This record gives sequence, C-alpha cells and structure tokens, in this order.
Amino acid sequence: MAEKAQPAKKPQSRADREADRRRVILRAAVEVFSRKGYHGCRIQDVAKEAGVAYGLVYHYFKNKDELLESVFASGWHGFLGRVQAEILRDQHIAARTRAIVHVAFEAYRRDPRAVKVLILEVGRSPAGGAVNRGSAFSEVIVAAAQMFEEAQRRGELPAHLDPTLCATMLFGCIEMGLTSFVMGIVDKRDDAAIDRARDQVTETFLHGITGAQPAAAAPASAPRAVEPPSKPRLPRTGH
Amino acid sequence: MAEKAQPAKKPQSRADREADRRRVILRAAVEVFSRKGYHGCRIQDVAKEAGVAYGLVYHYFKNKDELLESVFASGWHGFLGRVQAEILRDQHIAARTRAIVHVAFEAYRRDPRAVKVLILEVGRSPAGGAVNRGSAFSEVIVAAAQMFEEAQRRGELPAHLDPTLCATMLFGCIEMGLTSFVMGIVDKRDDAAIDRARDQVTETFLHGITGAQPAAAAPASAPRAVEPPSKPRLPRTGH
DNA sequence: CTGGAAATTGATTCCAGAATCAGCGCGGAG
DNA sequence: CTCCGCGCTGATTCTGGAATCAATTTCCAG
Repeated sequence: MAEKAQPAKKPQSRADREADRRRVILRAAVEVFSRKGYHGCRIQDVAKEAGVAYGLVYHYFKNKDELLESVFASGWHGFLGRVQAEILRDQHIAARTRAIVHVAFEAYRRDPRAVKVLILEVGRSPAGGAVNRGSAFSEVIVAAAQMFEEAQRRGELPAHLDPTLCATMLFGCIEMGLTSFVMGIVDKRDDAAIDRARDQVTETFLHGITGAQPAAAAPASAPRAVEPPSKPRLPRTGH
Repeated sequence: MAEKAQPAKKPQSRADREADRRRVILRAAVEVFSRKGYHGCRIQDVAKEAGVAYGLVYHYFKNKDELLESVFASGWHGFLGRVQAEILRDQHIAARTRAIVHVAFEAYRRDPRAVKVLILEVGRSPAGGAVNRGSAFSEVIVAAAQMFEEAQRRGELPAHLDPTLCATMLFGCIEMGLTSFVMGIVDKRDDAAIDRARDQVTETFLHGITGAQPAAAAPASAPRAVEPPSKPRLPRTGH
C-alpha cells in the first residue's frame, strides 16, 4: 500500500513509521467494514487484513468505536471540505450544484469501498457517538441550505422553495444514486455509467428546482397549506 | 405501558390473545428499536416495553434477528403494497408519482417511529439476512423504474432519461426528506411542514424529470465524458 | 556495544447479552 | 371441584468477542 512516494527510501523516523502503521490499519478497517459491516466484523479481522497483531490495533485506537470514528472522520472530512469549498465559491447556483454532485461521484470513483462504509455503516454508532450520520448529514445539509438561500437572495432560485428542503433533496439524490451503485442495483464499476448518473442527477435536479411551480394543482390528494407565491418566478425555466 | 384499555372484556379465545401478544411485542420492538437502535438494545428492553417476560419473546420469535425481520416485514410490506398499487394504476406518470410520494409521507405521519426504524435500522441484518435495505430498495426501485419506462413508451417522459435512475432519484428524495424529519433537522411533528415537504419534493422532482435537458454544457468543472450535447441548451447557468 | 524505551505480539480475562429450560399457575374440560 | 396442559416466566447457561497485559522484539541514543 505505501504509495507514500517516499523520496529516497529508508530513514522514516519513528514518527513516520508510526503514522504509516496507523494508516495501514485505517485502510484495512475500511476494507473490512465495507466487506462485512461494522458489527459483522471482529477486530481480529481488521488486524489480519492489516497484517498486524490483534493487540496493535488497540495501541493505535482506544477501542472499536474509535476505529470506526476515525474511518469516518478521515473519509467524511475530505468530502465535507471539498463540498464546503464549492459552496463558498462565488458562482451561479447551477455551477455550484454541479460541482457538488461532481465531488460526490468523484469520491465514489476514487474509492468505492470508503464511500460504501460512509453511506452504509456510519450512522449506527452506538448512542452518543459524537460523529454520526445524523450530525454529519446535518452539517452538509445546513451548509447547502445556506447556499440555496443565498441563491434566492440573488434571484437565482425561485423564492417559494424551502432552501433546506432543496439541500435535502440534492443530497438525497446523491446518496441514493451512490447507494444504487454500492448495492449493485445499477451495476458496478462502469465509468460511463457513473458519468451518466452524475449528469442526470445534476441536470434533473437543477431543472427541477429552477423551474418548479409553487405547488400547482395537485390532482393526487391532500389540501395544500402555506406559501403564497409572492414572486411569480424566475424567467427561463422549462417549456 | 399497558395502555391496552381493556375495561371489561375478557373472552378473547386463546388464539386471539396469542395473536395479540405477538402484536404487542412487535409494537414494543418498533418502539425500542427506534429509540435505541437494533444493536443498541437488549431483548430485555423489548420485553420490558411490551410488559412481558423475557422468555416470551423467544416463544414468539426464534431469535433477535427474526424479530427485526418481522418488524421490517410488517412495516415494509404495507408500504411496498401501497406503492405497487399506485404504480399499476392507469394514470399519467405525474399523478402516479404524486401518489407514491403521498403514500410515503402519509406513512410517516401515521407512525414516525416505524418509518424511522425502516429507514435507519433495517439494512444491516447480519450477512445473508434475506430481507435487508438492499433488496428492499431494489424491489421498489425496480418497480418504479418499470413505471418510468412505460411512461417513456407512452411519451409522458423524455426518452433520454434512464428510468432506473429516475426511480433512484425519486426514492432518494423521499428517503432523505423523511430522514431529515426523523433526524430532527427539519423539525418534528409539524403537520404543515410535512405537507409542504411532500409537495415540494413532488413538484420539484416532476418538473425536473419532465423537462430536463439531456446533460447540457457544464461550466462548473470536471471534463464531462459521455453524452454529446446534441441539444446545446440550458443557457442560463454559470457566472 | 549496550541499556532501555517504545513497538508489537497473542494468550488470557472478562463480560454483555443471546438463547435455554425446568418449572409454575391459569383457565378450560370433564 | 379437580386435574391437565399449555402459555408463560425469569434465573441460569453459554458464547462470541472486546479489551487487557505480560512477555518479546525492535530501534535508537549515548
């Protein structure tokens, strides 16, 4: 694994080797978690996968939970950071949305197993686990919601939409899209398929939000409450 | 918790009482699972919640897994059935889509805790568990995909869209929408909020798929592979 | 070279909690 | 009224696996 482009070779200081080990164990954990699930695997499995003694795992991680926590943190962190960066960019909402979707699908392309763990495993951390699916998703969703809100102020997005709900839908599409890959519903590692999925998700979502009617007549059922369409709408939009 | 308001009546036959017990335990399981999660709770907790002896749980369910399985089956089953019914109805794709979303949100309104368990807990059934999130979602998604495909044949939906992906996005929006309620991101039991969410999800999604362009130019980043933009539209966008 | 500190090992301990089982008592049949 | 059997009970047993720890090896400084 050590593709750590070590210039010459040898003199990894203690600290270096230590960090290395840590990384090896972390990688092994991702692998094993993605294969058998957090609860379905033993620390022993992780140790074996890492080619390391059982006890060493405990040298680097306080306990199994902390291991999961670390796996999650290292993975989610990068993702969150990249998404935040896109959100803060000064661009049209459509561009930023595209970029966010791109980041997510790119992450999947780079390391499907890690994405699988993030999507499937994290979130079931025992009560009190500080980092869990809930708070994690909250973070991105809140951030994205702010982005949409700002877009509304700029007039790039219809005012009648709930920004938080927009964010929710965006990540819902992304998550489920990736889930269907992870689950094999859509089929594995077809790069073209990934691209196609990404583009359809992006464009469908964008077209949906930029042109959605303020809850038109709903033949389905349910009396609608709320939201007098104060701002007739953004120009362009469909048809 | 025995709010089983059994004032006078008594003469339930053996069989009745038996079925009753089973139901009581099942309800208790939903309650406990939703509160502490499948792995985070003990059979003892379920027994206590049901006001029943520890051993009795094993009288009605072979083991803990089967208990979860039953909880899932009873919940998912109803949902799947109702969705299937809507899918098979002979109506315009928009109407059917609205109905599906409606079913999902109505289920949440009726029993949020059950929905929470379905969304959050099921899916990690130990290796081999027949019923799990994967196969479950597969089922609805495949069914919905057929619906979209048929809609395309009828000309109710642009032909360039991948039907499976449409289904994926639809349930992605639904799931994440409900998740945000379950998680409290959007806030609890506000009936109006539920309605609003349902409508926005529905209309945004519908508008998105019925009018989406086939992957336009992407100013964002990422050199897009695939999809020669035959229709170079979607002007607005970037900067 | 040498001492000892840190890294590494895996057998051992310990325990949560699943699953079992030997009765108990209620309610219905005779 | 009495006796039988089955729904029901919960203490007891058993197990898998997390966490510990004493022993061993590796590595570096002096």
